Amino acid sequence: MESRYDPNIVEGKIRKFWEENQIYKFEIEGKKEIFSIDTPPPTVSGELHLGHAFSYSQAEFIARYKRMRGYSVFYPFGLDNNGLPTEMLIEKKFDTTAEKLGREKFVELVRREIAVYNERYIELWKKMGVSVDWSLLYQTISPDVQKISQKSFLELNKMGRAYRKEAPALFCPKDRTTVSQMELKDKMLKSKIIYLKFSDDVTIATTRPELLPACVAIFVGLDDPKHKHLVGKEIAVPIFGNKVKVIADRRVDPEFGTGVVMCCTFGDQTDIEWYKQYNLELKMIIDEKGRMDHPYYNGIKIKEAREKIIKDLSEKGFLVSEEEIEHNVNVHDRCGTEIEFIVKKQWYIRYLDLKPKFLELGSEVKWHPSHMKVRYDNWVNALAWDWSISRQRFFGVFFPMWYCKKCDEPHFAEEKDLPINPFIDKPKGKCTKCESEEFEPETDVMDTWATSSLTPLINARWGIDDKYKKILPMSLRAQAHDIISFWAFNTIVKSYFHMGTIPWREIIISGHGLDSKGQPMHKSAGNVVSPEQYLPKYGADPIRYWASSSVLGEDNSFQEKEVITGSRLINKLWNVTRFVEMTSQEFERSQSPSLLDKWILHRLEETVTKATEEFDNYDYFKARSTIEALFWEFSNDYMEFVKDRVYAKDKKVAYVLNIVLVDLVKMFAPFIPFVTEEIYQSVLLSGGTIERLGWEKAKSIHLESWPKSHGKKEKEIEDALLLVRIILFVRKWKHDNRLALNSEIGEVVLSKEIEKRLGRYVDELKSAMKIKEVKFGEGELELEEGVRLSIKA
RNA sequence: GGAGGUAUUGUCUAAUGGUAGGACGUCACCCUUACACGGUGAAGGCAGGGGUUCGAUUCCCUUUACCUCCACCA
Repeated sequence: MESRYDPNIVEGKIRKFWEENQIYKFEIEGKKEIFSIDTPPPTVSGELHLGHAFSYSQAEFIARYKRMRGYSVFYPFGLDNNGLPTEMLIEKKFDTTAEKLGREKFVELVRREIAVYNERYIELWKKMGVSVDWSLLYQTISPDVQKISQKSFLELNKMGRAYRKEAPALFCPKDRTTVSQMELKDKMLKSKIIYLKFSDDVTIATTRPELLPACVAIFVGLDDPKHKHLVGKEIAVPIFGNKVKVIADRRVDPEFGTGVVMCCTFGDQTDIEWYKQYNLELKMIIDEKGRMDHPYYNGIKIKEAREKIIKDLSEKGFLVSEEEIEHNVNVHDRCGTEIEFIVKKQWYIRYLDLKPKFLELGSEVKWHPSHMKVRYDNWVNALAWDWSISRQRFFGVFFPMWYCKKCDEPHFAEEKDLPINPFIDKPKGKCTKCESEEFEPETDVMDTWATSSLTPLINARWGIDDKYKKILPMSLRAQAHDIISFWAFNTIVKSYFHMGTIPWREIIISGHGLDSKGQPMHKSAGNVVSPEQYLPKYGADPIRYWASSSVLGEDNSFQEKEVITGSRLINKLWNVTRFVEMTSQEFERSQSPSLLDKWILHRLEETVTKATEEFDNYDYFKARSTIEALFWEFSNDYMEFVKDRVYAKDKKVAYVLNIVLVDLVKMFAPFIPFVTEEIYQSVLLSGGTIERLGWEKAKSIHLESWPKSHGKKEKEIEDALLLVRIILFVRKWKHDNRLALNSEIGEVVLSKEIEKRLGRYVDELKSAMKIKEVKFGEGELELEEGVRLSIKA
C-alpha cells in the first residue's frame, strides 16, 4: 500500500476499472428489486459549473446507497440538447444566426457542434465519478427521443388535447421566437412615461406611445368619480383620429398615472385580458422581427418608433409632459430583451380542466423535503393558460405534421413512420378536408419542455420496445427546486396523459450550489466556478464531499475549505487503513471481547442503524455525519487506546479493527467512491481481509452489501462508556500537564465505587494510557458524580 | 403584491422546549513505530422586537435581510 494517497493516479485507474467491469450496469433481469432514478438531463448551453455538480451528486449518493442495499439500480444519464439554449450557444460561438445560415445548414452545424459539448459533459461527469450506466444515455435530440416526443404529440392530438389556435403569444423580438411564461424574468429598466392629451378632459399616461396606432379602447377605474362621466363615450386617438370607447374596469388603479389607461393590442398582459373580455378589435403593429408593421412607421424598429411618435405628438401638441421612470418590465430570461406580444397560430395542450387531477397526482408523490410540494400546488392553482408548445425556432423536435396548401387543414404523420422531419419526409395520403395532395411542413419546433417532460417514458423506451417497461413508475425523481413548476409539473402532466399514473413514487428536491459568497453562479455575474479548476488539485472525492455537505432542499455555497476537509478525511482514511492492514493477517473472534472492543462494536452497531435510517430517508448528509462521527472515534480514540495490543500482535483486536474498518469503508463508499474502491481492491480484497473475515467478496466495493445491524446489544455498555470517559479524562490530564499523550504515568487512583464495575478491566485502562499502576481508594479529582480519581506522574 | 425557504462564533454549517455539535481560521500544548496533509486542548455564536411557557436558539406573531418561484408594472 502506497504511503500516500494520490487521487490523480488512483482515480483514473479506478474509473477504467469501473468501465471495463461494467460495475454500474443496470440488470433488468434477475430477482433484484428495481430502483429507478429519473435524473435531470442538463441543458447543453455552455460550460458546466459546480452548481451542476452539486445538484447531480444528490441522486448519485442515493444511487450508490441503493445499489449496496441490493437493488438493481436504473440510473441513466441524459443530455438536453435541443431547443433555444443550445441554438444560442452555437449562434454565439460562430457569431451567426439561424436565419443567416438557413435552416438546414444551421441544424447541421448545431448537430456537429453539440457532439463536442456532449463529450465534454460526459467526460466531466465521469471524472466526478457518477455511477450512471452510460449505456442508458439519452439525448433529447436523438431519433429515438424525437420519436417518443412526436408520438406524445400525436397521442395528445388524438385525445383532443392538442389544439391549434391563433392567440397572443409572448414573443422575444431578438430571438424571434415565442417564449413561455417560464422564460420570463423581471428587470428594472429606465424608461419614459409619456402624458398624452386625448381630449380636454382625458390625459393618458403610457410607457408605450409607439403602440398608439393599436389603441382599441380606453379604460378608467370601476368607481372612479373623476372619470365616471367618460364611461361609454368615444374618444379620438391622437394623430390617427379613430374613435375608441371608454370602459370602466377594476384593473385600473385610479391613483396611478392619470387614472386613465389606453388598451393597445397588445402592450401587456392586461391588454390581452381586456381584449378577450370585451371583444376588442385586434390591431397587430409589431411583426415577427420586432419591427413596426403599420403604414405610419414604415417598418422601423420599436425603439425608433417610440422616438418618432414622441416627436410627432409633441409637434402636434398632444404631448403634455414626460417623466423619466424606472420600472419593472418582463424580459426574456436568456437575452434580456423586452417581451412583446404577437398573434400567431400556435399549438397548445389543453389541460386547465385537469387542475384538480394534477393536485391529486401531486399528492400521490412523496416529496422530500415535504414543503416543496407547496410550490407545486401553488403553481397548479395559479395556472391560467394552456400549455403553449410551439416555438418558432430551428433546432428542436419537429411537429410530425404538415398543412394542406389549399385549405390549411393539419395533416398528421402516422405513428409507425416516426420520427418525422416534415421538411424532408413526404406526407402520405390526401387532405382529409379538400383532398388536395399538396402540403407544406409545420415550420415550428416543439418547446424543449414538451420533450424533457417525457424523461420517464424516454427511459422506459416508450413505443420503441418493452425492454425497460418495468422501471415505471420510476422510484425517484431528483431535481432542483427552481424547475418544480416546469419539469416536475410537466412530467406529471405527460405521465398522466400517457400512462394515467404518476411518473415516480418519490421526488427529492435539491437546492442550488452557490458561489463562496452565497450567490447563484451565473455567467453574467462572472462567478462561475468549474469543477475542472479543482479536480487536478484535490480529485473528485473531496469535491463530492463538499456536495454532500448540505441538507436536501437547501442551497449550498461552495467552500474550498470544505473540499480540503474532505481531502483530509480521505488522507486519514487511507492512513487508518495502513495501520489496520498491519493487523490483517490473523483474526480471532473473541467469545468475551474486551470492554473497549465492546464499546467500539457497540458504536459500530449504533452507527449502522442510524445511518441506514437516515439514508432511507434521503438524508445523506446526516448519514455522512453519523458515519464520520464513528470514524473519528475509531481512529483517534479506539485505535490509540488499543495500540499496545496491536504491537503485541493480539489477534482479537485485529478482528475488531478489521470489521470496523470494512464497514466504515463501505459506508463511506457512496460519498467518496474512488478512495474506498482503491482500499477495497488493494487491501481488503487482495490482502485477503474479506476472505479471512468469512464474508462474501464482491467485484467492487460499490457492489458490496451495505452493513447490517445485528440488533444485538452488547452487555456492559454502560461500564465500557465509563471506562472510555476515564481514559479521556486521563488523556486531558496529560495534555494539561504538558505531557506527550503516550508518556507514562506512575499511578492512578480510582474511587472505590468504580472497583465493582471496572475492577476486572484495569489492564485495559493501564494499557490505553500507559499507566504503571491503578489503585482503588479516594480520588481527588472529580470526573463525574461518584467518580473521583487521582493521577500521579 | 403573493407563495415557499433561510437567518446559529471571524467564515461555512448541524442539532435541540432545559449545558448549541462540527469544519476552516485563531491561540496553546504534544516531533507518538498509520497519518505533522497528524494529535490533544482553549477562546469565540443563536438577526431585531413581541407572545406562549416554570423555562424559547427551538413553537407562534412581527420587522429586517437574503434566496427561489409567481403576479403586477398603463
